[in-house]
Order: sequence, then structure tokens, then C-alpha cells
Amino acid sequence: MREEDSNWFAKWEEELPSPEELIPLSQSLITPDLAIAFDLRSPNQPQPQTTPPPQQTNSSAEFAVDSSGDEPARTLKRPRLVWTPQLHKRFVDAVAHLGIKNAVPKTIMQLMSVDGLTRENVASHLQKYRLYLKRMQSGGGGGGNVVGESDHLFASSPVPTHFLHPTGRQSSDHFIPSFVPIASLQHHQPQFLHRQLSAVNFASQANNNNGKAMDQSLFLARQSQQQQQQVLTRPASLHLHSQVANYADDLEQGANTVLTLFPTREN
DNA sequence: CCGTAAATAT
DNA sequence: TATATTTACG
Repeated sequence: MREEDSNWFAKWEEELPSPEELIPLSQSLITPDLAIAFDLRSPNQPQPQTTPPPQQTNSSAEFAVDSSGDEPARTLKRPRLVWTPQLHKRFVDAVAHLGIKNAVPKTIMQLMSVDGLTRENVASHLQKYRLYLKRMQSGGGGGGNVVGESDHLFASSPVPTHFLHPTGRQSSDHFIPSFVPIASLQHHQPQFLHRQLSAVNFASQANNNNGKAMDQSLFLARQSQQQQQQVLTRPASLHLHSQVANYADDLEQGANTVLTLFPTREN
């Protein structure tokens, strides 16, 4: 019936690489806390800064899993979040479909539904992204557009046209769809959870992934400073992933803070 | 909570 | 040093 309606939907679906592409993303962020549990190796890890397409995980099997860990996820310092192209892609998609107007940290975060991702993370990235967009309009309009190294990440994801020119459409015309077609995510939710539980093995094998690993996720930046004896348990990851569980519900409600199932954190 | 600026880590 | 991400403020 409404071509437009089915259009945006189809478009979204089309833009979405494929369920598979998204799956790894969900687990990519894995519960930081869990990752911490494994803790990463010594402070001497050569990090390619020229062209790091896939983020490899350098993790050692040096972790201490104790059954005493509860859910310190709240007070624990999360590792520095590394924004990978994939993660950024998801970010852009979310913003694009939300419309600049509704593209606020919280909403974006909810839409992304990436476990472990905090509002602050998104806010920070959004800030930088906006700067990038501005910079682009300013000096990249005709051909000689000098992009700094920092822009590479942003460049990795196509910038929706309406991002640059607010023709007074797209953002106010149709607001957030009542239901977001990230069915793939929902479908994989169980899998994703399963994976997460296997995080331990994951981390261990991260080092010897030959050929095409199932995914090059797990980009937790490690903190090579303190916290070497962080204990974490599976329960933690569980309660964390719950956030992903029903982001759709949240959105559908259209409310600002509606958690149907159980509170994950914040709020 | 959102946006911006300063602080800090890599 | 420069840059990416976090933390502090209004």
C-alpha cells in the first residue's frame, strides 16, 4: 500500500549487510566486564595504526574466574571502547534511521542494542561524528577534501545524504518506526547469548584463529595499568545482555525509559 | 538527559 | 605529538 512505508523498511533491510554481519557486532562488544575477567596480556602489543581493517583480539588465557563475582559492572571501569568500522556502521545506521532530530545518545544506544555499550560511549562518538560531518561540509564539498587519519573510521561508513543537507525532510516527516526491523538481531539473540557464554573459549582461541575466523570481534581495549585480578562470572554477562533483549519493546513504547523486562543498569 | 569542553590514555 | 575515548560541567 504505502510505498514509502515499505520503502524505508526495505531500504533498511537492504542497507543491512546481512544478519551475519550484525551478529558478530552484537557479540563484538561482549561484556566488557567479562573481557576484563580474562584480562589482556602485557602492555606490549603492536597496534597497527595504518590500516587496521579487522580488529584482532590479542588476548591471553590469563584470567581468573571466580564464582564470587557478582555484578560490579556498574562500578567497574570499563575498558576503553574501540569503535570499529562495524560498530560505527551500526551507529550510522541507527542515526540515519532515527533522523538527526531523534538521534540522541540514548535513542541511538537503544537502537544499536549493542551489549555493553553505554550512553556515554554513544554520546562521545556522536559528538565526534558531528564534528566530522561539519568538517566535511566545510572543506570537502568540491573535490579536494582532505581527510585526516582520524576520519578514516567515519569514512569507512557511507554518510547518509540527509545528514549533510537538512532539507527539512526525513527527520520530521516520519519519525521513528514503531517497530524496527532488526529481526535478525532478535533471532540471533539466543545464539548471541550462547556465544557470549562461550566467551571464555573465544578469548582463548582469539589468538590462533586461522583463516577466516567466525568474526573479528572482541575489541576491548585493555587497560594495561591496574586491575589485573578482576573476577567475573557468567551471570554478569547475562544481566548485561538483557538490555539487548528488548530494545524493540523500548522503542515501540516510544517512551524515554521503558524497560519491560528487567533493569539492566542506568535509569 | 543532552551537548560541549577539558582530561586522560594510548 | 596527535588522536581516540572518557570524564566533568552547564
